[in-house]
Amino acid sequence: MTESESPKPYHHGHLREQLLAAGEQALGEMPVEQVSLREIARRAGVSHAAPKHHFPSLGHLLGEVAARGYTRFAGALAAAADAAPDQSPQSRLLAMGRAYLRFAESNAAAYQLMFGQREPMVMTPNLITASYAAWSQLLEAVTAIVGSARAQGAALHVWSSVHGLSTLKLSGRVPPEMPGHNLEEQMLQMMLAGLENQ
Amino acid sequence: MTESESPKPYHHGHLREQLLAAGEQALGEMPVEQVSLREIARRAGVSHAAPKHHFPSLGHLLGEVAARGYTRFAGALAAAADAAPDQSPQSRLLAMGRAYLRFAESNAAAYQLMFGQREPMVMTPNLITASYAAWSQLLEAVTAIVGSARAQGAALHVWSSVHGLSTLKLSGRVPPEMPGHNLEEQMLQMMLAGLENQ
DNA sequence: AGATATATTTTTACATTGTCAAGATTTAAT
DNA sequence: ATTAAATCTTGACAATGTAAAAATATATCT
Repeated sequence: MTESESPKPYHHGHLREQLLAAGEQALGEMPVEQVSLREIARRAGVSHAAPKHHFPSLGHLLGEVAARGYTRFAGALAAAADAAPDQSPQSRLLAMGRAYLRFAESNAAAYQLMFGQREPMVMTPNLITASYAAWSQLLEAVTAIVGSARAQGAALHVWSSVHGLSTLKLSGRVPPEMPGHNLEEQMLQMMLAGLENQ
Repeated sequence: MTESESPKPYHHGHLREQLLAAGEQALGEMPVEQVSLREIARRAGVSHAAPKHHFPSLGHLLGEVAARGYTRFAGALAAAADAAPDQSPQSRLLAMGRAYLRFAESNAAAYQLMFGQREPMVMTPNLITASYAAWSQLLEAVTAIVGSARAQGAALHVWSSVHGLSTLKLSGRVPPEMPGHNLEEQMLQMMLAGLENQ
C-alpha cells in the first residue's frame, strides 16, 4: 500500500485528459450536436468504448468539457474587465458584456454546449462549481453598480440580455439588416440604463 | 366499428395533418430531443417511413411544427396585449413580456424547438413567415414606445431580455433561491427602463 | 524473480435513430 | 375494366450510445 513514485501512464497515456482535449477540439471544428462519443474517441485515437472507463457516459464527458468552457469563459470576462479603459464599475460591466458576446460568437459550439440543451449533458460537480464561478463574477460586477440588495435581480437582467442576444444570433434569428457591432453596443447601453434607472 | 365514413381519400386519411398534430402532441409530452420521426409516426399509427411522402425529412416536419408554434405564440402575445389593464404602450409591452415568459414556461419543448438549435430543423417558408409575424408584433409594440427610428434596436433589446431569461430558466441556470414571479416582474421593469432611458 | 490481481482498452453485440429503395395497396384517370 | 398515380409498408443501411465479454498491459504480492 505504499504509494511510492509518481503514477506512470497506462496503455495509452493519460487518456482522460486527451478525451477532454479532443472534445474541446471537436467543439471548435463542428456543430455541437455532431460532437458524439465516437467522434471524440476517434479524435483521441482509441476505440469507441474506451471512454467508458474514464467517463460513465457521454453526458459526463460533455459535462466536464463544458466545465472547462466555463473556466475559459470566466477568464475572458475577468481579463476584459481588468482591461477596461476607465475602471469605473459601469465601464467594467460593459467590457464584460462585450467579452461575453465575443466569447459566444467565437466559441459558438462550446457556448451552445455550456448554455444550451445538448441533452445528454450531466451537471457534473466540476461543471456546477465552474458555472457558479462565472455567475459570481458577473454578480460582483453588478453589485458594484446597484448594491448588494438588488444585485441578484440586476445580474439576472444583465445575464438575460447578453445571453438572449447571443443565442438569438447563434440561431440565426436576428434580422441581418441590422449591422452587428453597432447593434450590440446599443443593446449594452440599454441594458446598463435599465440597471441604473429602476 | 368501421361503418359510416366521411370522405377518406387515401389509405390513412389526411396523414399530413395528423403528423403535424402528433408532432405537437409529442412536444407537449416529452423533451424536444426525444421527438423523433419514428416517434411521431408511431403516434400517428403509421409505419416509420410513411412521413416521407409528406415531408422530405424530419427537419421539414419539425419546421412545420415550429411554424405552428409561432402562430400560437403570436396569438398569445396579441391576446395579452389586448387584455392589458391600462392600454398604454408600456402596459401593452409589459403584458406581452409576461405572456412571452409564460408561453416559454408552459410550452417548454415547443419553445425550445422554435428558438433552440434542434439541429435537423429546416427553415421552411411557413416557418419564416410565421416567425417574422411574431417579430413584427413585438416590433410594433416597441415602436409605440420609442418611435420607429430606434425601434429595431429596442425590439431586439426587449426580445433578448425575455428570450434570455426564458432559456436560462429552461436550462436550469437560474439560481433557485430567487422566487420566480417577483423576479420576472423586476426584470421586465428594468427592461422597460432601459428602453425609455437611453 | 514469478504469480496473481487490477486497470485499461478492444471487440462484439444490441437497440435506437434518419433515410433510402423496393414492394404492396389503395385511389384516380382513361 | 385497365392502367397510371399516389400512398403506405417492409426491409435494409450507416450512424449513435451503451453494455458485456475478451484481450492486454500494468501493478502488487510473496
